[in-house]
Amino acid sequence: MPRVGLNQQTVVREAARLADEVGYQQLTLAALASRLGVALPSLYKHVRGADALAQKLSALATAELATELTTAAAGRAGGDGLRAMADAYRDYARRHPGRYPATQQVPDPNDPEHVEAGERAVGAIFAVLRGYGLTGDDAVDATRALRSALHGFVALEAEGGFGLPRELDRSYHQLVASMDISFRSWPASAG
Amino acid sequence: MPRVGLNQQTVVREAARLADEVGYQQLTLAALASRLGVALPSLYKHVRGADALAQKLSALATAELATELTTAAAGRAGGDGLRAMADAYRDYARRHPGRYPATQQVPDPNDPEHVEAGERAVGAIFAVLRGYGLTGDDAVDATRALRSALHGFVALEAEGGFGLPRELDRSYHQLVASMDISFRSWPASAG
DNA sequence: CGATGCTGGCTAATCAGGTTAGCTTTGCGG
DNA sequence: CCGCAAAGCTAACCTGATTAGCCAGCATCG
Repeated sequence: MPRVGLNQQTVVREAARLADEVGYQQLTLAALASRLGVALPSLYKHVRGADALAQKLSALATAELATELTTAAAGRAGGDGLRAMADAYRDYARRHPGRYPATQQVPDPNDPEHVEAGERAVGAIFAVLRGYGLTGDDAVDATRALRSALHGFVALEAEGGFGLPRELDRSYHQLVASMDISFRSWPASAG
Repeated sequence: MPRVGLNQQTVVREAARLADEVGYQQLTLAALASRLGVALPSLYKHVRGADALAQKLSALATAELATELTTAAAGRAGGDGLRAMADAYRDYARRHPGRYPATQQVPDPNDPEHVEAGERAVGAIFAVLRGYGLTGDDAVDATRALRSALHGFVALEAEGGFGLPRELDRSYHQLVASMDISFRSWPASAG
């Protein structure tokens, strides 16, 4: 019996592919093992278990998303940057329906790459908002608002929570446009 | 052995309580059965299985949320109505951390009460937006935007996705205030 | 070239949770 | 008081996760 020759990266990458095909909830060690051509317990030579796999998958997906957000925003200012980033965000979620939910897991403090990926993602958003002149508490609030809006839309869309699938593009663009207006006049209330 | 005397309502209600205590993901037929003082298979006399229980729980939670949203918005117009509804939304999610995720499940077309609850919840949002003069496509887009923002924030907050828990109230109020501004000037872009 | 040892992969066994089948018995309606 | 619908039970099985302990491929070193 020749060895399959797995390592942690192989396993996590295949998990990402499998998750995109069958869904994040249906990603199972059993399915992953059979996909890789090994018995289930063999996976434990490469990942500590199901929780650890989910964490590594989260690190992978978060890093990918961070890179795409950064790339999209690069060289674009203000509303252009915001729209480009928002489109990249939704695009990623739709191209990778199994990986996207993993990006919402809080980074594991014990995994430097995971932490770094999370910081890079938030940093990309922060950078766009700096283009609106937002800093300090305002930038924190605005970042949270933007993350909420983008994640909320994408999550509801993925669940089919919006009734008819038609016109979702228009609704999304309106949402992003309304965030653009908000950021121009932030803070929104005298607080 | 006297009978415990369960029925579907008892079971679903206890499931809701249990979910709030241990978390939606940790809600398990095994835990529910032991909590109710019966053997696990006995639950099948009242619910078809785990999926059906989740669906009934979703109907219950959605109905509760719809009622609270409607009550909060009653008698308040414009920004007042929006703020009251947004506060009620986040309040519900925080008071019922196990039920809230259930509200995101798409209503089961075969369960009229579930469908009605979903319509009532969306209707409450729609009504508030009518106070801004939004109708037709604009109201659809704005409803989606508001749902996205509220759900996104609440979901990220529940996950601990926002780093430090401090100042979340301020960030939420800013988010709602920015939505208020957006709705006043909807549509946000010339499209 | 052959011994050695690391380690990837395996089988077996256990545990938790869900589901089905089929039996028992409560307790209400007549 | 009797009959029977249904509430609850036990037993059995399935999937998935996990742990323990064995075996063999293969790279390295003498």
